[in-house]
Amino acid sequence: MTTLAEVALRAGVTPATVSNVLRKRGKVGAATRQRVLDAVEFLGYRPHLTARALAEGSAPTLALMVTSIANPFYPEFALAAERAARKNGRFLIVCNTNEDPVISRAYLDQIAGTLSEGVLVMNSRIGFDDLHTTRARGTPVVLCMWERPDVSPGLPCVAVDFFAAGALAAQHLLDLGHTRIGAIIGSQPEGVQAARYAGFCHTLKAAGVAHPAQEARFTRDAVQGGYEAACELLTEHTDLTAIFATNDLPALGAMHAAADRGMRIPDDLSVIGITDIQLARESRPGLSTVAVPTDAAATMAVELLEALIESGGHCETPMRIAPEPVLVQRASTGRVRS
Amino acid sequence: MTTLAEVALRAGVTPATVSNVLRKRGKVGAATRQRVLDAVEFLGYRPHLTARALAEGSAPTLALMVTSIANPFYPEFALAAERAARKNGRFLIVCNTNEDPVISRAYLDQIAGTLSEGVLVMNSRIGFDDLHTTRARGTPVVLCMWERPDVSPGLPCVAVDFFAAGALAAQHLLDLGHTRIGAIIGSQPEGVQAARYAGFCHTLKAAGVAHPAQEARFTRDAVQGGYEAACELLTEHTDLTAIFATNDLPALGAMHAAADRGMRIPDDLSVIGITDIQLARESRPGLSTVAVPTDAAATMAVELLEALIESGGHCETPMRIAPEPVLVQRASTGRVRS
DNA sequence: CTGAAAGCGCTAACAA
DNA sequence: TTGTTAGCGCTTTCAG
Repeated sequence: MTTLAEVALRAGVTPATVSNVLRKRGKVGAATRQRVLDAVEFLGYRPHLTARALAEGSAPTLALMVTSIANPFYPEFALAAERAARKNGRFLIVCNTNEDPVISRAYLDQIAGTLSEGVLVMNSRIGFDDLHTTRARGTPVVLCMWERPDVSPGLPCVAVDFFAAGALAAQHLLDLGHTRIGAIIGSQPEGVQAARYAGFCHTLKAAGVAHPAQEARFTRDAVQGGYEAACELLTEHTDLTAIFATNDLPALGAMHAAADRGMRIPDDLSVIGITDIQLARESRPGLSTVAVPTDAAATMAVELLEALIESGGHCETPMRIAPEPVLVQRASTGRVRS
Repeated sequence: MTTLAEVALRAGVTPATVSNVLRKRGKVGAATRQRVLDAVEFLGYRPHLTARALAEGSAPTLALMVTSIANPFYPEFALAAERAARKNGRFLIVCNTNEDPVISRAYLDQIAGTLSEGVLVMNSRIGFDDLHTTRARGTPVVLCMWERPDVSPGLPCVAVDFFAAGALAAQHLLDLGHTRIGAIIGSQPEGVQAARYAGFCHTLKAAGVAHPAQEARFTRDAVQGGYEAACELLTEHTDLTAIFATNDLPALGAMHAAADRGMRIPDDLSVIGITDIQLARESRPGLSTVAVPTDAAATMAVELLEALIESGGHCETPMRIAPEPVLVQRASTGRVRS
């Protein structure tokens, strides 16, 4: 390993000078600079990021906490986040919490403020208390994809209007003439996806369309969860002409359930989800969905986190609002059959 | 931020002693230990990983280089790799190279040996030269999922017998009575997926089944690539009863192509892929495929990398062989229709 | 414009 | 059993 000192030696200067030319700080004579550069080149010197981090007091890394990177939604977010982080020379550490609060806490304890300068948290089971503790210790935390722009989580966050997303989905179904619409919610009633469902209900109600509680199912945010919920719904309420799911995964499950029952999509049943993950684009038929600005939100989250880092975390728990969700109509929704 | 020194002060000992009780190294009196622990507790002390890394000469992180974490195959691998790394207290930094050699090099230059102790590389466009350079500089590198157990890449690696995977897929199709089988290869003829195709060809040949070159297509390793290739194949060779794809993504694309042409799967066309990504399990019909031991390979790769790190990288470029691929029959393959 | 020196927080011999 | 003493490699005042 080549060190600064070795470069300095070879260039006939001191480490301080080498540091200066490398960081483009301070004034260095052209001749000296060239000698230094030559030495760097010759020795193949690469700065030791850990040493630099220690000296500077902060590491060039950000932590991204997700429940599991294998959840199809997160990789897209992670990719965008990493790209944004790289812009300012930062690296991304992924932390799979696996829904386990103990693991989450361990991550926060170990990483926050030492190995990483800041933490990005995806909607997850991580307790707000833990996050506040982390923050109190001086490490900025940003909640990514907060679902309710109208309510502050008490932590810096990037909010996406998921209420609007639910409303958009409902409106689309309404526009197609559906009035018997089942709902599959990928969380518990008061869970993280509640706002999406609220938006859906709100729109239905405003249109005077009934939506009895029995036509809704709360389940896991997964294909299988949606599958099971849809089976129940389609069995118990044979007059349903459409299914709204608060997320693409359960929506996909609903499509499978319909297919297994010999129903054609969208002729016999329309299905719509929320998010627009890659799978939605690549399923057959393509899943109509309300696209959420994943990339933009990731970029904004990183930028917000970086701003907090620069400013020492001192800011009025701001909320940045991501662009509005937009309807993406594919082949899984169609006009209701008379 | 609380430091070791502060803890020491409060416990009335020296930093060295605190370090000893925390690392469970050396002998420390029970009373002293307790006082230290109390102080740690009271002050909420957390070791500064960066400082530790610098002092120890190595960081508790591993880098995982992939072309894009959004490629559906990588997240599953990344998850397993992270789990394995965590076992020994290491963190995972994901590096999306985006197929760009410049980015890859930049990562290697910056991270290897400074921010991370070792590098995991997924099959990608990263030049072997760069990897050797990294290794020569003292940072262990492990190639994950090397496709040819019979040929050493000249770098430590975990190999998966993809030739066998291709052979297995072919045999399955043969067993079902297919003799007119199109092939879609998700890389160039000499590319990374060549071994899979070779295994396929080998088995067909051994069975005396003809497979003319016109019935193979080399394309991108993506759904769309497979879709386009399948369209060509099905148009030009209407007597094909099955399609083998070297990866699940193009296989899925082939299924879509068939569906778009009104062909039923598996009645009119059988389709099989390789890997068994989550999408394969969740597509309709479920994709028959040859499952590759992703988790095992990830774990082995991390273990190998850690072994190299411990040993200072001095070992005879060993190759660890992952478990054999296994056939997973789902609904996309069936007996050929007479 | 360049050098000298202190120190980031921790670990690791070696003493005591 | 505990303390002392050096650094790890880099940045950063502050002198010269």
